[in-house]
Amino acid sequence: MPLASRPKSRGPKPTKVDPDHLLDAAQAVFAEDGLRAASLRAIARRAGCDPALIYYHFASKEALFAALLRRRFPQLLVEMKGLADPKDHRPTAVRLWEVLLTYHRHLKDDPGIRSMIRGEMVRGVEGLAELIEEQIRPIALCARDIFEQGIARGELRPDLQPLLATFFLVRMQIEILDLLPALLPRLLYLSPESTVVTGMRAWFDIFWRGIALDPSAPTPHLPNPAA
Amino acid sequence: MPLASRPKSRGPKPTKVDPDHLLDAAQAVFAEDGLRAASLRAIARRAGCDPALIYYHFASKEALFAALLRRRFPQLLVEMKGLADPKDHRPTAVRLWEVLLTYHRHLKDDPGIRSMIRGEMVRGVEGLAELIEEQIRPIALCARDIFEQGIARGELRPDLQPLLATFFLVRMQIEILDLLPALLPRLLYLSPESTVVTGMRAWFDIFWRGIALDPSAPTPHLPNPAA
DNA sequence: GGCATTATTCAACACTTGTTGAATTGGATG
DNA sequence: CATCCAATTCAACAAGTGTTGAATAATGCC
Repeated sequence: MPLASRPKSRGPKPTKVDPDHLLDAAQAVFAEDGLRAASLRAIARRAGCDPALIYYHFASKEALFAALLRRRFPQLLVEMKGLADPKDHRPTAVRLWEVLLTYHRHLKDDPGIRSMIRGEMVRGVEGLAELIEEQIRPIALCARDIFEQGIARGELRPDLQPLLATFFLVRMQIEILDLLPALLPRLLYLSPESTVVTGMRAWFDIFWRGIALDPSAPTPHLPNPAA
Repeated sequence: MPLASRPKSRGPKPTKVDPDHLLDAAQAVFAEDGLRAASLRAIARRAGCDPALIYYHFASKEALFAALLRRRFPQLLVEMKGLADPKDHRPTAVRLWEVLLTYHRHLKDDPGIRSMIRGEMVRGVEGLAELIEEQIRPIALCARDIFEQGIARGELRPDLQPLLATFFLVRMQIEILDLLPALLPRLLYLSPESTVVTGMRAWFDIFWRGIALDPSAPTPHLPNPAA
């Protein structure tokens, strides 16, 4: 049985291209071109199938995008819920650093989803912005909880606005993943990957000092992101 | 002489649509759709002329985009050079806040240019990324100079990396302009405009404390952005 | 073997895109 | 008035778009 050879028969090869494979291809193409400029034909080409097959699995281009979101974010939410557990009594600095590591782990291979989300939020495509917000809100609220607990525990400045602090922390993490590797290697002499790690540590160093109740206290040891 | 009526004559109405008017329209359309998805027909419709006219003034769609960049950034650079003057002996906090105000003043009405720049940098369109970098680099280096002077004057932490600090400061300002108004009004109860001002102050408060040599010293008075 | 089902492709539709060449018009100049 | 030029439009091109309906082949079930 030739299972992987795909003998270029014009007929069907049932159950060979599953929706997940299509989502992988879609993600890669969306990454390069953005939602609107990405073409279904390019996605199909990448998946090695006919464009029409996409319509067998998904109702439309936007439904494909929505499925992409729904595949990624629930995982992230589960981990964030774990981090926000009030029974977690590790230092707040460690917990917030874990937030960055979690974002890094889940999104580092997803430039597509990152820039698409931002793009669609900014230009407010009808329907999509709501879907995105619905996926992101619970995750953001977990991070906010960590800030609130940090204030209650006397580790963070009481005048902090937890929601804004959340925005600053995670938004910068995404900019570090997206933009820093495109900008810095030409100015400094760093590989794109070490750019990300350097940027993350420099960022957290400044941010933590900015929000800590006692900025002169030493920050605990923060592990590098896993490769 | 009917000068403004545009009698719908199919012929020409010479010297009525100047390139600057075209750039205005292009900017608005690029803002909504991004460089790749924006159509010349949409730009022409907005400018009230025929698509072909665009090719009379500009060589191509990308040349139009490039002209857009070249129209905006030189102004910004002039002001940034003024701010980076080493003879400026105001407190570093004031000077860095002025950087944010300058960005705000120049870019607040330009969502198009902001998101386009980011998008094209991230996905590295050939040629365009170079042009963008060429425009942005001198501006970024001005801001970096302010950080270096602040370190030399003993106002900033000596272990600061000026280039990274520049990235954090101005990149977040752009995210505050772009994303915060789309996100926060639904969570907090703020108008989009007050969202920006609130975000800027909260951001600078955290950032300054993070980079100052003496984080407990009070920050000087920082004026609101002009409306 | 026949049959329904499932996964797949083909071919086409109507539409939009960036771009170009020829035509047209208004004004200035002679 | 004729001529020239700059500004503008028209009409068309080839290519690409999302989407759909019909056709096709492999599989599992009776």
